[in-house]
Amino acid sequence: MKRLLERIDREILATGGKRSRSRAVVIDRFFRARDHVTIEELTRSVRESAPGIGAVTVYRTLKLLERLGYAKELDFGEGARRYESNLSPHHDHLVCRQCGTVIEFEDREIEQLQDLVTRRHGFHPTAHRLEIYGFCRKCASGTSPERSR
Amino acid sequence: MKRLLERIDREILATGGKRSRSRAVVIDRFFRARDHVTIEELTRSVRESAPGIGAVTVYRTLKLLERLGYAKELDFGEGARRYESNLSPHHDHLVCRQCGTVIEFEDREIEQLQDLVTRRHGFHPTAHRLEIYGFCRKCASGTSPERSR
DNA sequence: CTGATTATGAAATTCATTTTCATCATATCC
DNA sequence: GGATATGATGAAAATGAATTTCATAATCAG
Ligand SMILES: [Zn+2]
Ligand SMILES: [Zn+2]
Ligand SMILES: [Zn+2]
Ligand SMILES: [Zn+2]
Repeated sequence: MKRLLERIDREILATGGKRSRSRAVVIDRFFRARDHVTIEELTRSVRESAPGIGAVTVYRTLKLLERLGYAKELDFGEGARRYESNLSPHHDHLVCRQCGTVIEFEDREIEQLQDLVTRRHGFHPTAHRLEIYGFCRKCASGTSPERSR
Repeated sequence: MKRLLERIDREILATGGKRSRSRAVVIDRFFRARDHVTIEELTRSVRESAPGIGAVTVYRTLKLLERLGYAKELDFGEGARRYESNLSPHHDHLVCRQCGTVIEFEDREIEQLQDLVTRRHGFHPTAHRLEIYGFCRKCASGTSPERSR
């Protein structure tokens, strides 16, 4: 973790940026946070340790992390974006419309079929998004319709 | 086409709505438009035959069509939504980041594997979105980097 | 027709995100 | 260590798509 932050700082310096205390807090909190956080959630978390930090800095820092390849932008159609760390391997998402739970999955076969599709159309893929919306086991069973966010 | 509009009007009446000239124009233009239109594009088209119609009515009419199951909302991450007719069978999209071209595809195998994934997690799917972003054949070849929208 | 209710357009509002700008912090050079 | 240049910050303003409000117009049932 410390090592990661140092590495990121080095990359920022290498690209003409400067270190900053605020940014360090945001980055630290981001990697410790549960995945798929909104800016608003992350800002709340950041302010627990550094109340002065503004949401704008959180926005900017996540854009920066995305540019460097450490964060990924998500959009589950909720109106606000979410971000997740890009350190773990690629995966797609099951999103529960009742309780908001997000289940990650990875399916080699689906990915391969996607490659086939693009090849068939002479299309050069750079990214894709696959999200399945519905109801998680708990919410579908109707026994405990939770609402976590 | 005429038949379709009449059918929609009947459904609107059945659910306590009223017919309206403006809405008829919007619906007609929507089904004649190329697929994956933005509200802005559709509004421009609508105004060719009825200059007085406001964008708000286009927004409202598409929400209505979506509620009735005749339209589908899309989001290719451009900031503005797009809509497509829901009369054709389900398909997913290849989206060119250079020229904006959208290629539709349908892959039974991928759909089946998605079902498998959800079943494996006890998840009850109601919808999904699969979009592959990249460069279409033309743009990837570098010979004619077009920009259509 | 009459009255009741829905639809409309313009303007106002909302809300996430981005931009602006004056100020602060950090790196670099002496 | 200090001076200087430049990046980073936060508050406020701006942006832009989408929604809501509200007075007015259109449509429907009786
Ligand atoms: Zn759930
Ligand atoms: Zn994830
Ligand atoms: Zn293209
Ligand atoms: Zn389509």
